[in-house]
Amino acid sequence: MSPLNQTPDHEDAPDPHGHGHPAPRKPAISRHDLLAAALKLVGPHRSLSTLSLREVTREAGIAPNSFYRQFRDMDELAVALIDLSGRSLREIIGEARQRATSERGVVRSSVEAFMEQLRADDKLLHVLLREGTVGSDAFKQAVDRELGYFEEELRIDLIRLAAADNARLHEPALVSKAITRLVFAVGATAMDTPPERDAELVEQLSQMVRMIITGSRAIAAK
Amino acid sequence: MSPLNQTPDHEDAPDPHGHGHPAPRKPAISRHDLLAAALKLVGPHRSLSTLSLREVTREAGIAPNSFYRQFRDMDELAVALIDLSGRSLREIIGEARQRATSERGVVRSSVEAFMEQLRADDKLLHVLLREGTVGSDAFKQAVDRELGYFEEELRIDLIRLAAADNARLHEPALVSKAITRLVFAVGATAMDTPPERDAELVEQLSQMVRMIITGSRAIAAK
DNA sequence: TGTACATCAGTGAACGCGCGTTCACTGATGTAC
DNA sequence: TGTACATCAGTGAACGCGCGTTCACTGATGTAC
Repeated sequence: MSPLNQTPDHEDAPDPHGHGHPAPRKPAISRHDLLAAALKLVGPHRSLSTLSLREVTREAGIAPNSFYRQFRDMDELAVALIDLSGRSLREIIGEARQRATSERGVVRSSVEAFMEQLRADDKLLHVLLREGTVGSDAFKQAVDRELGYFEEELRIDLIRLAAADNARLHEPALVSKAITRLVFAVGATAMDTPPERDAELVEQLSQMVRMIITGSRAIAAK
Repeated sequence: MSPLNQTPDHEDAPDPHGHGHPAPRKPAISRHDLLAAALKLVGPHRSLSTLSLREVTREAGIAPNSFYRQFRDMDELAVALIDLSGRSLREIIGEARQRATSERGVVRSSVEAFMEQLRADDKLLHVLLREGTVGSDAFKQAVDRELGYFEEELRIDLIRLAAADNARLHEPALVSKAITRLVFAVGATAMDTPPERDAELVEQLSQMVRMIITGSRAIAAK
């Protein structure tokens, strides 16, 4: 279910350790346990940057100093979490795009998938939405990198979409950036609004995105 | 120059204190001194929410406990700063809008004024851009309130502008919201980029805003 | 004008707390033979 | 199979620090008469 449960690292690989040294033991606590603990603590009122190392280890049930066996510091953990979050989101939105074909449908189902992920239990998207403006440089760079990937995928899809409609797009890269930033900004505020208003927000966001695309096509056409 | 120097509070008013009690002394340190100290400490790597009460008083040159004579806690100071920041920004953008008349001109000069304010020494805009996604509920509500004012003023101007061009606008409130959120989101990331790229960013932002307006008019027209 | 008094802005010292980080350690695991 | 040994994941205790907040205070300012 959650990307955290996929254990993508090859922890279980035999790893013969060909050079004479004894193989290291399999660790009892893993990076994933710590990432999961941090995610558990993140919420509408707690950002990654306000979590203390001790809080995370407490949540994970280990001694504070054991943290250092997995990460150099909280910054490193945060960056790992941001990467994870970005990868997960791109996958989900990518799937949503595959499902729809018309422009209207693509926008709507992508926005819907985004909001769904926003409300998901794993809180992965929260990380991406909150840490972009605060935290260390490493934080912000990590978030920006993920946004960049996102923009790039969106840009390609926008071109594909326009071609299917026999339309042209003015400055696809700019359109993609505008949409990405807008959706993330509105999404960030949506975290704090009650889920009852999600439908309304999806509608608003879809219209906003459509305005941008329509505007870009209108400019390209004239 | 800076709104901080305007001393809008009537500190110098005689205040006869008609009821028999002695008049309170004029305080040696004022709320403004503390606000100014906090602003001084805010920067690309420090948000209001990471400032400690002791840091601010240290910067202001007073004892830590003297803080409580002016504010209940750092939250109260932050909210005061956010209000100040919002008022200041709206004033500046309002002036920029007055100066231009055509759609193209209005968008450009507003965006330029925004970027100028972003680089201003007083750092007031930094506060508004950073604290929207983090900090206490009081923080976020204060920022949201300022964004709301901003949207409202923009909405009215958009309608005025469309009328001048004999055009109609689809959902002006939505257009205004999209533009506001987008500009603030891009502005937030711009704080961390070197000022050399400001011209490029102004160009990008202007184009994005124009896409939204064009899109909205195109949808209204069909 | 001078004197006694009340107010209260600002202070210095102290508190208990949670923090990040360090240190020397323990003991389970796996290797070598 | 059994034994001696090396590794190293995880620990408990301790450190110094900056924090927010409290307390009783001081002394300048302004009032009352």
